Amino acid sequence: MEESFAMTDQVDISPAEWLVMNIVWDRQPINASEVIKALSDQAWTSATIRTFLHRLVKKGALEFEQEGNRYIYSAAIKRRSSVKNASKSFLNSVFDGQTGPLITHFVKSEKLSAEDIQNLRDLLDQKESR
Amino acid sequence: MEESFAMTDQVDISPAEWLVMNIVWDRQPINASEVIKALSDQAWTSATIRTFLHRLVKKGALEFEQEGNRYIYSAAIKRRSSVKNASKSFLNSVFDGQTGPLITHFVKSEKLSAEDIQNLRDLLDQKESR
DNA sequence: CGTAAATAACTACGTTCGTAAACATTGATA
DNA sequence: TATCAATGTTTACGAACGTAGTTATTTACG
Repeated sequence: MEESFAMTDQVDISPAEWLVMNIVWDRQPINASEVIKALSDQAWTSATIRTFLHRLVKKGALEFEQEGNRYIYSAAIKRRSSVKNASKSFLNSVFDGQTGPLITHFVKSEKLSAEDIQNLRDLLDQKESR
Repeated sequence: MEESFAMTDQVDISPAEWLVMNIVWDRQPINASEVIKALSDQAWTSATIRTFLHRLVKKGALEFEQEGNRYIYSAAIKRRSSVKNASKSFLNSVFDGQTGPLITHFVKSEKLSAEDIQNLRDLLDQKESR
């Protein structure tokens, strides 16, 4: 019989593609020109962004519905699992798998709002109490 | 007159190369066969690892001294700044620059020792008190 | 000293990435 | 309906990557 292997969607998303995916996850369903507008701060031509959309569909990260002459895109993979995958890879290569140092690094070097800090404290409490 | 631009060393290190760099930063000075041994858990042939060493020298991430017929490698760039660079890129692409969510993700999804947790609490305290 | 073993240098090769231009198709507008 | 503008499709192209084989050089050992 067949073994069903979904495991993780395991679509590799490149750094540039991440920016596109994040737009789509945030505002799906969304068409190409909206994505392009949302990414206007990046120094990309519209052609470049269309290439990314195309590749992401091909990779299975995005899907679309056709409406007239344009595509309406949505994510075909879960943000959660994609973030998890990318994070794991990053953790393993840059921090040699050590979460402690990683978190320390970000806490030290990046700005955190008072709210962020409180959230973190709460999280740590929960973490500990189980 | 000349403007001196050190800024960041800004050497791009690939995921695979990170594993090599971490070995070197941890035990420099170190020669190729030691690096190879240290990476024996990776499914790489020695030739592959030598290629990485070679490329890293070319990129300016490593330097070496010759000793007989072999090279003794050391890092030519600072671990701190390299980690900072890679982390910034990761933060920007995957977490859209938001440190809070990033930290939350890692705290939630990865194992932390009681010690890690205490360290973090202390860090947060310091962070807050300024 | 000759030969094997180690080591470094050079070459290779398919894939992914960033970056886009060119081309084709379709819908809108005059 | 003819043409322009928008949108998607195809093609391009060099650099980087993962992965490693081949060749040249050097040292060590018998």
